[in-house]
Amino acid sequence: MTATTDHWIEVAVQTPAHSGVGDLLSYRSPVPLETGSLVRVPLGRREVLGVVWNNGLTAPDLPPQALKDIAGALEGLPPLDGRWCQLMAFAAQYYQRSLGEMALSALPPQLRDLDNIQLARRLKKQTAATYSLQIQPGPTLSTQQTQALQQIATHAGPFLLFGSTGSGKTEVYLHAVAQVLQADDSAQALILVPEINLTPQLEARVRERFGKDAVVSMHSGLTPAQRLKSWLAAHTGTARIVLGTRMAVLASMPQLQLIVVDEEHDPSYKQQEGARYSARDLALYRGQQCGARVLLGSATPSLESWHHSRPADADSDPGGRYLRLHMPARIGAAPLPVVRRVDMNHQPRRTVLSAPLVQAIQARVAKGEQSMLLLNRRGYAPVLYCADCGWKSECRHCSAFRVFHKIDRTLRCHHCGATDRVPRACPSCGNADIAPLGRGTEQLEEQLAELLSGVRRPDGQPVRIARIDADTTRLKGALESQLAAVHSGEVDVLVGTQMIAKGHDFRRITLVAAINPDSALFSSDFRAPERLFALLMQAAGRAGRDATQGESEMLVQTFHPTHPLFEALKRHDYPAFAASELAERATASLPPFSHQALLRADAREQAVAQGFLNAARQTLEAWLGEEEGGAEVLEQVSLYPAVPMGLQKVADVERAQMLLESPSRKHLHRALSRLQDVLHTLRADPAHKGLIRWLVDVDPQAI
DNA sequence: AGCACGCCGACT
DNA sequence: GTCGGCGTGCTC
Repeated sequence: MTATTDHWIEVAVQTPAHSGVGDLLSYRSPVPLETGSLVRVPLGRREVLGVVWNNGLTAPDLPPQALKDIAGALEGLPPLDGRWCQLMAFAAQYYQRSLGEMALSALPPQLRDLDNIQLARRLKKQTAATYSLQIQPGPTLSTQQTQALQQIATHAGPFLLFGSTGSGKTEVYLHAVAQVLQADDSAQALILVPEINLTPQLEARVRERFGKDAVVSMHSGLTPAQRLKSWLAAHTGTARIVLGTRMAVLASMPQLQLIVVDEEHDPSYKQQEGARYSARDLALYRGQQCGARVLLGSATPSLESWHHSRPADADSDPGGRYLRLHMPARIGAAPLPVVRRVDMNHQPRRTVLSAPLVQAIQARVAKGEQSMLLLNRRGYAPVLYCADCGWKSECRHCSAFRVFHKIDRTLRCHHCGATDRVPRACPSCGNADIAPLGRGTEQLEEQLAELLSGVRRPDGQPVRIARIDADTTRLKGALESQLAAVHSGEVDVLVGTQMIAKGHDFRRITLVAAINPDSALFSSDFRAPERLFALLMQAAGRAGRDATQGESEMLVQTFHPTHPLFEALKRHDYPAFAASELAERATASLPPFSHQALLRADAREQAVAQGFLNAARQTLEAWLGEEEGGAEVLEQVSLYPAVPMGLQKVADVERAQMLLESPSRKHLHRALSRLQDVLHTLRADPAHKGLIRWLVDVDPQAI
């Protein structure tokens, strides 16, 4: 053994949190390697990519013969910097995942299977490429935009840019980026968007403003080769701007000085599998950690961000940590549409499209204007029902109904995908008269066609109706082509799920209608009203961006026309809505006045899943009760009993969850990290045989 | 999570 | 006689 020339290194590799394998594995290397270097190491029978985490100043507590040699280092690649490693360490700890899992998920997958020769070729191409920044002047700014930018230039932030649709938030982002990039010719900026395919307009605008070579995009729609290319450009600093979805917040950007989070309230910033991180929250951490400014923007901010940006008041509230920048005025756009509530109590029973709505649509069609109808249910009807015996179209594998799709006469489960032909008669009693219950976008489209069959466009043609939802956009490029049809005016009435409310500017739409928004008012999910308000405000903002006559209108069909949410919507008054929601959250000690985490368990049987969770809770209580400082944690953290999940069974897997809640993030995290040990101990107990997996969701979006 | 090894049913 | 089902166990 030539111990004098060998070096111990510790390496983060992709090991799942509950695999029992430690976070960092020790290896031997013939050369010293810096933290942040990438290496290939043998793991079991395979060879995996890993990140060197520290160059083993202390010898590992394993017998030397147990250590393997690294397979090789990725040469020519500058090591990931300390700040990036710190970000990964924070995220792994915060979201309760292994370091290796966090770090490896942040790296482009193709890096795993490149040899040094291929990598050298890529790097050479990288440095040869010209990423020239050429900033084009933007339009003249309004007073409120100029003021916002002055604040951004003179304060440290973070900032919440609260501006209604059409107030020019994007222009503020672009100017803020330009300021930062001009002041320092190596500075980098990161722009996060909820979903890139919904914001092609923004991407085009960024490339046009800064030169297409200075900008790279990062999202899951890229090919592996494109992703690697973007990542290398960001990592080596040649890309000055990274535009991407939530994954981009994990990119290596050594000169990062500004992070923009557009539509910061959007739920898609929260990853829903693997390491369940919030890109918005990590952006805030990252900004603070590397001294980058963070600019959150929204017309309907998350209640968390709204609360954290509250101004100081006379009652000795020092205010929130963020600086709120308000841009109330719409620039060069018509006023927001008039909101009209249609009281469905005064409509005939089972009405889908109320008389006022039909009249409003007819009037638009006659004038050659467009209408957009929102219904958050795809398919024809959410359930098929036998009035004789009470049979419903339940899914065999999930605790959900299968949805009736009339187009191909199928019953489809939207959770596990199980699909069958619609039975001719009730499978239970043979009754031939089985009927759809409730309505989805397919049915809406059908009924609309009937109701508007006599209506003509100004050119004498019959009405054209289009439906856009997950079913009509399954094929690649389908969404784009359907949107193009709307933009070109081929479509008179657009029917769709919430996907049509996001991101697109439909300049000729002057009528927006919410068909059946009431379920969110009384949902068990305390965030449902917040999401509904954001969706409706966003939809309202889609209408008549170019309308000059000020005729645009939003109709809300509801059985609760005096509900405060709709009152606030009518006034386009987000602050009032937020104030009343926050007051309720404060009373109920819900976020942002408390912090939550969920522990979920999956098993073949519900009792096993719940048994495991309850055992975890009891063991955690027992352990904390005995250790120093544990009593305080128990006092601060509420541990709730295990309950079945809202969707109890999916694809024959029973799911249960347990809520942990605390006003103190510190104590919640202490409980969570102790819980990790509890889970590993319990897993081995034969009492919990049949457990498939568990997962921890910190700051869950829904409970 | 991979990827092995390991012990029991229908196929060239 | 083999190919292959997924149950259990290990990875510095």
